[in-house]
Amino acid sequence: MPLLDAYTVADLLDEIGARLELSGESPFKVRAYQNGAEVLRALKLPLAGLVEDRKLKALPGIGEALAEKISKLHRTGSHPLLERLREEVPDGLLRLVALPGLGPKKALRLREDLGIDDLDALERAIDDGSLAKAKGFSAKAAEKLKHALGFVRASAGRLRLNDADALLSVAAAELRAQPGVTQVWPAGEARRRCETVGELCVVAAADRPERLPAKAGPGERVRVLAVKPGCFGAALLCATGSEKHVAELNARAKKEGLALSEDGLTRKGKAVAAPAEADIYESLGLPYIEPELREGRGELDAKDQKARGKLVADADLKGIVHCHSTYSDGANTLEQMAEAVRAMGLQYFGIADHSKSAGYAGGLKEDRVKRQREEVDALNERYAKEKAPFRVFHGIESDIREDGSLDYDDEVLANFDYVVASVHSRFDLDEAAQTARIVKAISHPATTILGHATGRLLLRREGYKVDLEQVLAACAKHGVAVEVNAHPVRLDLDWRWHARALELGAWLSINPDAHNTEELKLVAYGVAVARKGGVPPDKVLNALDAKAFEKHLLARRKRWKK
DNA sequence: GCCGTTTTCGGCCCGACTGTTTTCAGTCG
Repeated sequence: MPLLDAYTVADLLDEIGARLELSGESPFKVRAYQNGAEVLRALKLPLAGLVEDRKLKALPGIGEALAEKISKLHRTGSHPLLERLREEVPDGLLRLVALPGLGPKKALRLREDLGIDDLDALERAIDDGSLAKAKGFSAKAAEKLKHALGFVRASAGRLRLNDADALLSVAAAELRAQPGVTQVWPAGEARRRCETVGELCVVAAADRPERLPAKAGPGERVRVLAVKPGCFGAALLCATGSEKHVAELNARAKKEGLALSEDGLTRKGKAVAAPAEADIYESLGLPYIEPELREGRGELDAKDQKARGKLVADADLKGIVHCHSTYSDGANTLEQMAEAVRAMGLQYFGIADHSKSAGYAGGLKEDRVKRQREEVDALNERYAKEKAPFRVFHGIESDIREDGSLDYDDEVLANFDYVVASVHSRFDLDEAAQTARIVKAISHPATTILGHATGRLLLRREGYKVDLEQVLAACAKHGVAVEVNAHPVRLDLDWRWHARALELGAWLSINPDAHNTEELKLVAYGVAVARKGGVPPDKVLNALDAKAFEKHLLARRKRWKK
């Protein structure tokens, strides 16, 4: 059994926590496991060393019992407690609590009163009316659950992009270890950087492709398309899709007397020399088209290519400006976060912890805001003395209150370098009210960035109802950047709206919303979807260098004070 | 399950909304 890394152990601790909760355990014990998982994810050192040196107990929130569990999970991949819970708490119950509006208490009640322990049984109980009559439920509750069920069913079998990446990289590594394999590349929706992925596929080139397995990766979930090296480009192109993109390429090929398939590009059955994807595009009189853009949305159109220009890339980002620290619900200190951003080679870091209304997340009351400002100033003083310039900006992720106001008085707001305004409550407002609320927050002169525009949680919760056209137009009008929240659970603003946002004249800001130093690297997912949305670097707020970014913030302040 | 000069028990980030058990438990962020 291989030694499990901190992240995998953290997932197992979360699983133990979730199953304990569903066996009626104390919520505090449950939280202890969740907390332990967070601690592991924020770990600076490799887990193996801590286990060997018996240093786990030195970590905050890890005591005797958790240290034992973590050690055993790390060494053996499992633990008797986990095994027992897997027997006692059915997987279906875990899926039930994932439904919005259905927590552990109600799920347990469903199991005890109605014998419901999976989604199918729940659906039957909704349809035959027994749920509506059950104690603690109602016709309205049943209707809501029916809707939630539909959402979950539609996402069945799909994975978020980061989870797909993890499985694909394991599968690719397995294949690269096979004899005679020359090239391996993930394909499909994951390569197109779609926010969720249905089918997992890798393309492998080998001298004897017939010898490669048809499936690979954990649980053999990844389909393997094995081809001869000469066909790699064509196979990769076809397996990457989208179907529409490939069909359009094929139509173009046909006009030139060519045919495109997984076996290659052919003329009258004879192969045309085109070993790489770029060669195939060239043979069809096209420039290379980035995988992210291959959605059949006009990317083959020369006009479209000209208008699009260069796509933003990881290296274009100069700073990271929406992160959390231990001041609110982050796992790392302000200084650790700043240092981690500096270590990424960036020029500036913006802290934007939760504002005071977000009690659940330890939102900052005014006195903590002041203290944080002092710490930011002290850090900047220190950084100013160093050779490589680095800046920390003091921001806040202000809740947008139900009436559209921000979460502090103007005089407090005026002391921040910038404000990310986000909705964290009352998701259920109707579209007109939600839109008006958000537009009002955008129009506040303190607002710099609109956080996660729809509040969606991929595969878990739909976004709130909002008229994005109006919201984006308001952002353009007031000079507020629209966040592309890079967290793989969000990827919000949806890439399908990026071009429209730019058209209306809004800027975008690619933010990881990191709650620990590890999550900083998730910013790459935001870059990926921004590329998919056709975003160029010169429309990305945090692609400005530190000076230009500061100038932008100062100009907004000046305008406010007038 | 963790933590602690208020330490071996009794707390544990908290405030708001929701629906309906009609006075508050459950859920959410």
